[in-house]
Amino acid sequence: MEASTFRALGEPSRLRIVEALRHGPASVGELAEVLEIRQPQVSKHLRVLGEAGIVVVEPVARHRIYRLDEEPFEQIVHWVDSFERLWDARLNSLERYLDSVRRAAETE
Amino acid sequence: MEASTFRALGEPSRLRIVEALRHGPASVGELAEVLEIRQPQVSKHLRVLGEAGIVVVEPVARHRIYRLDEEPFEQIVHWVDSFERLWDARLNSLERYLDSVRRAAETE
DNA sequence: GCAATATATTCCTTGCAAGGAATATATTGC
DNA sequence: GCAATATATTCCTTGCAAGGAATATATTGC
Repeated sequence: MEASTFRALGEPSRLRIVEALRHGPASVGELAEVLEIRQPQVSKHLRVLGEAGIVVVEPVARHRIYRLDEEPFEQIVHWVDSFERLWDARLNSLERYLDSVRRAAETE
Repeated sequence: MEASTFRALGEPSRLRIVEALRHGPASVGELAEVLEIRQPQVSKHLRVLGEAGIVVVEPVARHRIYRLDEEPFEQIVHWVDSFERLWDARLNSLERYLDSVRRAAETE
């Protein structure tokens, strides 16, 4: 899992942009208006999101329509799933906890 | 969804710490040794992760055992799921795309 | 209480990331 | 080609976040 994906989502304005794009593609101007963020900042945030692979652009006349790419979202789900599978595999958390206590005791 | 959760995961060393904790709880020293990060940095990163609710601590003798809290991971899954549900609800992406083109055309 | 061990915190420096303002670039209709 | 519109980029400033080094704090066994 790339930290850059999370980093891109870890900025409040960018997270708002992503959540706005949840409902469908939008142009830079639309996002700026809806979210009340100045146009240059929207463009800059979209650049970061694009570099992280979260959005893709398609030019339409003078507009540039941005939309979410599903791939990073699938990656995130897989990543979290791999955690939960492990958690489920070890039947209870007490077992794992005792492991770590055991290891800690070894250095006493 | 809190941007701070993603921000905490958006730093490479912290993401490595989280992935190390995937296999079970560990002490600060263990993490520092396994990941080859100096102890003070590990403590600082764990602080950030703790403030984001991603890890919890339990003191055991002189050690402090950190482990992942499942809640933020569940939040992330729910968040992404809410996206994919919307995507599925609108049968094809062409439909959404045309919406945005239509809106763009209105300002011409 | 003291030494040893494990961890957290503080202080410092440095680089990066975000916003603002201005401006450059691209596209369209004419 | 030019004006109008939409968007991207540049330059600047500022604050924050990360690492390093040193030190403080907590806990244990004795």
